Amino acid sequence: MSKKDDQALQLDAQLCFPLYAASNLLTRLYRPLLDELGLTYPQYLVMLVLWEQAPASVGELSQKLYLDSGTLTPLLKRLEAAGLVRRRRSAEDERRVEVSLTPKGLALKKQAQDIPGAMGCRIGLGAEEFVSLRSELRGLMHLLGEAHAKI
Amino acid sequence: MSKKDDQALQLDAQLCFPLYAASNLLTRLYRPLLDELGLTYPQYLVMLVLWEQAPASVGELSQKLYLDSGTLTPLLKRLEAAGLVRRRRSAEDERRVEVSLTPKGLALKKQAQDIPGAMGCRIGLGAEEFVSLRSELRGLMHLLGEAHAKI
DNA sequence: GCAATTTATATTGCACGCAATATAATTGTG
DNA sequence: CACAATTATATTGCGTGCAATATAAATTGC
Repeated sequence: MSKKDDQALQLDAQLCFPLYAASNLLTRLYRPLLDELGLTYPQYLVMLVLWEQAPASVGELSQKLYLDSGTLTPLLKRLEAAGLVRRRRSAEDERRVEVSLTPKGLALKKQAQDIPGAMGCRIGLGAEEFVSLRSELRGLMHLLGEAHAKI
Repeated sequence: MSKKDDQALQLDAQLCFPLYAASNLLTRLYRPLLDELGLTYPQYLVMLVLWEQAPASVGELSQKLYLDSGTLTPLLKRLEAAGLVRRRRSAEDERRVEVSLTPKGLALKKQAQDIPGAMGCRIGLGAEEFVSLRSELRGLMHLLGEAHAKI
């Protein structure tokens, strides 16, 4: 096993690890703010989608958030139990489940308004780095989508 | 609620989401390769650390990987059950648990040699973008560490 | 028009991640 | 040296993520 081989397996040589660790840390940083809304981080993502476009089917949520029904179904049931969303079978296609906002779910948007700003402030990332990093991550997402399709 | 407020809550405006989604997708992409080694992705990260520096205490692993004992303890027990690592209380400080590699755990490093290259190939990210993105993510990690310390 | 296939969601099982708490060993303080 | 405070790890509980499988509705092929 040469030195070069060793280097490839070093934690610091990986791209995956800072991605994984930053994602975990960022989610942790959201928690105190989201606790006030009674949401977890993935629940917050679902609400972001619904605040933009409700109703949405489970499949639409799945496609936008890259999560499958095994994750979304129980998550949506918890949002429903919290009184934030409704779930009902589509009339046209009985396979589909349409998720819509309750008045309480819509009202929660007001409480969420300050979260992006507060998080941006807490992180302290400059506007340019913010846009640049987001852009690079979108590029990576595109490549990962292609790579995943090849399997 | 103004249009500008709405925009701040759009999924596409977030930095957190592509980070979260890319991390999930990348972990999913690792799975078929790691399955051959019988490792999950976080178990792979632990092995990366140990292949560089064994033995390591739970606390050292925790610090390097940004994971707490609630995650590491059961994970290490599974690695131990798989015969890849040993766990034993430190002689000098009985609070600490030293994690070391078994011969089987060390031998697994050979099988892992090709993983970084194979993943790089699958993703198809250019060397420059790879280094650039990794560098930006490290910068973000630094900021997130500071932000987390302030809470 | 009906059987085979495809599609949409649900269920099951397992391994995280992490907050909160518990336990035990060490260190600091008088 | 006793004893409070700190430190290292373990445990508990809950909510993901996701592969594998199940179920039921819609679509396709003949």
